[in-house]
Amino acid sequence: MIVEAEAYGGPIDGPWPDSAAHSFRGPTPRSAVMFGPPGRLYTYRSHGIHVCANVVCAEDGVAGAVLLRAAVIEDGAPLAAARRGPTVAPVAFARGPGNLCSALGITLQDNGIDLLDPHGPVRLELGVPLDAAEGPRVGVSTAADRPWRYWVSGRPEVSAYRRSPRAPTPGASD
DNA sequence: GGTAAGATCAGC
DNA sequence: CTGATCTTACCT
Repeated sequence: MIVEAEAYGGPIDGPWPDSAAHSFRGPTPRSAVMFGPPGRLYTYRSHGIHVCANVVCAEDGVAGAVLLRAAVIEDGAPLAAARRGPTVAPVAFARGPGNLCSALGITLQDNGIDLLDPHGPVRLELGVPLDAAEGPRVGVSTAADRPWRYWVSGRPEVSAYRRSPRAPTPGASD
């Protein structure tokens, strides 16, 4: 169950100009999936170490995606534990975008797959609407104050907020 | 062809 | 606060 996510937009001339998005400067080999049809998985390598996963949300041809930042592991906890290591508490199995992919076994190989395909290796199901809080996104050095991070209040699985050390003074305009 | 920064995380 | 670790995108 996803309990934390962040929205990312696209190029300057699109509906959601977003300098913090990989798609900001137009399609590239890495960000191509963000410009494709919705319901697909966009994965990328972060800081040379981790894998992060997004759900493409905008119509085909328009860049827009949601980064999955934290989740509750409702089933398969032993497998998640094996993937995360013996020192990690269950509440932290999928806390943070890199950890989430680690716990779920999502890799760069999964980039571009259809999350709505019932036979696919990674699938997404719509759940009940949850009451979400909103605030600035984590780790981005531009558009740092845009409140495009959403999380379920009070959930211990939600990751801690960390502003990028490279981000300008809080309150500065985009 | 070189290089700096990065949608992160864990350990000190 | 810092190091790990490597890909991407931008610069020349």
